[in-house]
Amino acid sequence: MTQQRKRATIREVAKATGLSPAAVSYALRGIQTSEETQERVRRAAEALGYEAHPIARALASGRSGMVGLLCGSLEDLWQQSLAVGIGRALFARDRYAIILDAAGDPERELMLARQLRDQRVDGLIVQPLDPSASLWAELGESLPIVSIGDSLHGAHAYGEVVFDNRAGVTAALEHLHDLGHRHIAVLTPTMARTPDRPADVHVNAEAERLGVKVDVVPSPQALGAATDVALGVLGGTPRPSAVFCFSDSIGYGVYAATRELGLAVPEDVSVAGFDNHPMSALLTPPLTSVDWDIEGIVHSAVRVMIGAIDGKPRRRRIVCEPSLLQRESTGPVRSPDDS
Amino acid sequence: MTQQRKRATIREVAKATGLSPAAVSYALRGIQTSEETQERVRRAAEALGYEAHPIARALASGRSGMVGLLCGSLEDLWQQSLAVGIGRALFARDRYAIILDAAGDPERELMLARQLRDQRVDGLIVQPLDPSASLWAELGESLPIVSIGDSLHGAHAYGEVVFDNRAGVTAALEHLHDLGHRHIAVLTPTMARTPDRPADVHVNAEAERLGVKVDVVPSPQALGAATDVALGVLGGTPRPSAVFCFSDSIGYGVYAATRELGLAVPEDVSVAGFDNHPMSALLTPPLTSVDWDIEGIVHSAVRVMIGAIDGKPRRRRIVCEPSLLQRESTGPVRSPDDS
DNA sequence: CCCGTTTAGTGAACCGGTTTACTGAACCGT
DNA sequence: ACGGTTCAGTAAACCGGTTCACTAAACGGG
Repeated sequence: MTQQRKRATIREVAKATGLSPAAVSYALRGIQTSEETQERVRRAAEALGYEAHPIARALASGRSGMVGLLCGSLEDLWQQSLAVGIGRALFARDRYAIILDAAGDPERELMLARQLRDQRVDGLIVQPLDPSASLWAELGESLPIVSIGDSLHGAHAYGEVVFDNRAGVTAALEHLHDLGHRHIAVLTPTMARTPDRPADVHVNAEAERLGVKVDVVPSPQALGAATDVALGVLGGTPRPSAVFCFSDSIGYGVYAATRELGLAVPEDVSVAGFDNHPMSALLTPPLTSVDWDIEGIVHSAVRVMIGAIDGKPRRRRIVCEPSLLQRESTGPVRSPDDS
Repeated sequence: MTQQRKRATIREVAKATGLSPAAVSYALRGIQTSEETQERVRRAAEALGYEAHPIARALASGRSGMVGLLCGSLEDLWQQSLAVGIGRALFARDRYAIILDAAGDPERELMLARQLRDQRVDGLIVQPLDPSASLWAELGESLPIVSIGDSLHGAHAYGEVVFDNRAGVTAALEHLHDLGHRHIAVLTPTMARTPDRPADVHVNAEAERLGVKVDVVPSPQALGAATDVALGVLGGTPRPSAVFCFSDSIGYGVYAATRELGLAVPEDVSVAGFDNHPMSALLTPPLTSVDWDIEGIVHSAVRVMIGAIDGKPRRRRIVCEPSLLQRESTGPVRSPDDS
């Protein structure tokens, strides 16, 4: 073990100031003590290089200062951005994020969630793969949960930041429909394939309304794997004239597939994404995508979480509205196509 | 405050088994007790739903189980991947990563490092922006530090995973030289611009050896900002026939710039990257890049860190060798160009 | 059979803050 | 002058494990 240089404790500060440890504890938190004493204590603490031991504090106060962040699949670049953003935002508020990755596996997700509870995190922010799991209700009894993306079933989650997926789907499909596309492949992440997945439902409903044929195909988020799926979709006949991807990461895979197949975007096939990762604006051609204001999501999720930890009683539900960024990866259909 | 359902403590398990708390503590860790007792204790713990309180354990044992991970700039996609990978690897070994982002600012880096120490993390993994800061020596006295990328000055870091940058630079520049390029722009990250930055030194040395003219230009890692820098570099005259980027993220910015300027890659300008982010293989054209085996780096860094925490005495230095992945973003110069 | 060593387990101190219950003094209106 | 309230601060219990110093019993060699 590396030798840890011993650091000052609260009792030493107490001795130095002639106060009791309790008084020092109060003074440093600016309560229950006179201004004068607080100043004196602060000075002494400074002189001794005293910093409160967060672990001792956590044990005594029952708060760990840590928030678990459970991501569905960190292969996805957008989720990476989100995770990093949340970590940063929490740190700015004197909290720490423990970032875990369920890697697209719902079982793993539940396992990790349990582990986080056993770690006594103060709260849990989760992008649920399986929003219907009964575990959420159980966990919700012992710690505040904020979900991002999907609503957790049962009314137990403290807060949620949900996306108006229907609006996003509508915007994207209408856009493609307006361009004349009538046969569209929809690539949705493999994770969380519960039968009545809202996203899938929206896609089918919207397709029906618009009178377009959609092929819904599950795809992993990992870049290489998405490419393989896209190759299958674009290699078959009849070939869809457009692909709508439920994550930009998958869209990148589609780009790679089009190149491999010698197809031009958007001339031969239009591609639309979802999430608008910073990368997407830089691609050739820039990817049309449904944008979600990641900063806002991060901010909302963290604010709600901290409110929950601090015991604000009310449940919060925040709905994000999308905006479609039309870029150059979508264009009018060229040849009158099948169906 | 959400009501925390009270959980069983070690004393309750002790009461249930008729042993002392100490015996239970030992038994659950499989030491100092008979097989039989261990089994009995395990059973009782299970029945009571007992899980050791990690915070109490941390306070008593002096280990927090958390490792600080301080990244130079999480704008960089490769560093994101690295951070995520390390987080995952640590978790697999029952440790938690606190991921922080210095956002390219050396001052901020030192501030965060200090905060991590005050948080009593068990160790610190850092991709130093400013390897020469004297703070590292100071921190090194109270906790093990593993650096990734650059070697920390002073012999205090416990371990380091360094890249053979010279070899990487050589591979890239030789490749470009072989293709006939004699005027190459080199975009290096703005962060960590210490005067004698090894990377810059290598670039200049190698350029001299090969007889090529290099323009070394600092660039931010953020995708948009890198694009702006690239626009400046490629918009000027004489225009370099190739760009070598010290990070793939910057390379993506260069791609965007070439599109904006109507330049073809690699016909008008060759582009080479550094780090080989998964994305790079999917771009059009796929980006030639210097690859570093991220899995290996993650594994090494975590192994060394855990060794250090567990008190293995020896210092470890691991050197990563690069391999150049030639893809389609680099090609022969077209017109005989300047200098 | 005796003495020295393991083995299994105990009790109490300890890690370093926080919090509760309480006290003495000052302050208040009447 | 008096009971009631607020203010500043205290002593001790507490959070829930770990570890140190120690002991009784079992074991083993000569």
